[in-house]
Amino acid sequence: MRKTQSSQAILTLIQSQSKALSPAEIGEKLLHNCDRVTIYRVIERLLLEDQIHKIIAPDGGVKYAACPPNNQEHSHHHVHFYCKKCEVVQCLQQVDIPKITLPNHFQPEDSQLIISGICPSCFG
Amino acid sequence: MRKTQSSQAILTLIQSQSKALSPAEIGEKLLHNCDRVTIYRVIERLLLEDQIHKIIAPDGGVKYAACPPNNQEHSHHHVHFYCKKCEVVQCLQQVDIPKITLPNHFQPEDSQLIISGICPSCFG
DNA sequence: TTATTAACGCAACATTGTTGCAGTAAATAT
DNA sequence: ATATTTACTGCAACAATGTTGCGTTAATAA
Repeated sequence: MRKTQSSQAILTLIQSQSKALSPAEIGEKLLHNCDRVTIYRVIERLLLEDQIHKIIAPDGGVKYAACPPNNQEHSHHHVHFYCKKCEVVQCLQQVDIPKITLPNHFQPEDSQLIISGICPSCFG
Repeated sequence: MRKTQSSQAILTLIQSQSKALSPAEIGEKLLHNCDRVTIYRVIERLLLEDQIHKIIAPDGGVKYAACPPNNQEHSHHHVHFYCKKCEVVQCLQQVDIPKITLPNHFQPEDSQLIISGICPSCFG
């Protein structure tokens, strides 16, 4: 993967955020503005490189957040928090998904847990 | 809500399935065929009545499954299974989401757990 | 049976994501 | 430093999904 202006700017943007961003939000926040298609293609590459990960919010919205460096187990034990008020999606890196016993013959590989509620910023 | 031909047919279809259906799949499987818009509007009403619930698959696909009758706690403690091979989404009613301790000031309301892997049908 | 209005079908539109292709720029070799 | 290679970009076009407005139809109640 080449370090182009677009890919650099997009990765830096995502890494600078505490909340996950949708492709549209990325387009809006980018100073170095580039085509919508380019954003999708850069995202695709960043995903392959495990620089970012994809999050599907409970409302169906697709968002992306930076991966912590050198964390291979990262993608398999995700907990995310979705604020019903401000609709922000955050990664809760501290929290682990507990092991769950499944019915017979279900072969689990990974799991996604999204907890919805009110985030600290919106609380009160 | 009126019991129209469309709403009856759609609800019966969803209830007859062990797997969750997308709006497009509903349209294909319906014998009584009706407009795409009608399917979306019927879904909307069935959701309000808690006859069905919405599931977002890990691939972002939106699906709907029937709610078990007289189950108010139903929507709050969902476990779904997504088969990576056949892409079928199933509800695992038997399985409970364990309590999870969140960082301070996060107010959880409900949670969605989707476990991805291989389902019994595709195993082997 | 008639009146009321929820629900329908159709058309149009918005959003999100994808694909093909010609041109551009990042990386590599000369 | 310059030339070469090709990954990447921008544009146009398209597909899929979901929404809205409006005139008509049909489910329900009077």
